[in-house]
Amino acid sequence: MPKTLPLLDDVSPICCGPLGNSATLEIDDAIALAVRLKALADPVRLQLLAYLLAQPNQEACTCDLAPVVKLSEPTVSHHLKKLQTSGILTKERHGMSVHYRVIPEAIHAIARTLDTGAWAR
Amino acid sequence: MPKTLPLLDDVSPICCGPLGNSATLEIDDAIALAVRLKALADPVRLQLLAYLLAQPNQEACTCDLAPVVKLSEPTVSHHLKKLQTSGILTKERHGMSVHYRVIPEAIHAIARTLDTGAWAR
DNA sequence: CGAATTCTTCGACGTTCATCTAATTACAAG
DNA sequence: CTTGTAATTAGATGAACGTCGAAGAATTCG
Repeated sequence: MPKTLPLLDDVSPICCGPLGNSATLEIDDAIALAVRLKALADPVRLQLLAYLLAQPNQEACTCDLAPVVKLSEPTVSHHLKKLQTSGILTKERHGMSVHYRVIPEAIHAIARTLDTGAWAR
Repeated sequence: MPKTLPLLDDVSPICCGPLGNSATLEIDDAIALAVRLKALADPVRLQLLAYLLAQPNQEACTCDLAPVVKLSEPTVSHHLKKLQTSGILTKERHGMSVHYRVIPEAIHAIARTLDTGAWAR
């Protein structure tokens, strides 16, 4: 019976919690990091992030993003939601449209965790 | 019709290829990075890596790793294979047992790609 | 209010994935 | 060559994922 990944709300903020000093990674910390990596580990989501990062304010709305990845709006909405609930994007309504914006620190935090091997201590 | 992820052999080495200068991430580069992130985006594999990183030579054999994550040996073998074919681990036979070892540069390369936003340019 | 636009939710479908047990291969030592 | 140990492969099963079209909010404007 596979242990299912929790929603981000059930997990520590931004990245990877306190991280004990045991030789092996605690299962909960592993899950917390895996949830964030999983949010990034999709070609469509990476392309969406790439497009957003290339924008002046690193933001755009759904209707602009759908053509970029050549997928239906519901599908793009689904991906954006995943990125948002993983803490990688923010979501803001402006009139009729919704603006998603990159949180660079979130990506940096994940990168740093990997790079320093902090998740393994 | 979902575009399926290719095996690592079909994709650029270590990380993310030439990366053009377009504003949007090319689909192939996105896939290449996604394949590697996906290999990391699993709690069990993160735990396995954590254990390996904590070992003197950052290596261990399958039979030692199975108890660490409390899963069957075939399952662990499956995860190790995924990490190996993604270029994150090396595999070496020594008599009856097989030693897996971490390639730290592989992890660093992924982290750096994320951190610098290089995959988005 | 009613119509138009943007976005999300819902329900369905096929694919991918993690896991197990059982069978198979690879190697070492009697 | 046979036995024993380590590791993988094969096949099956259930969960999670990506995708779509259709239907349902939310907001603006006439």
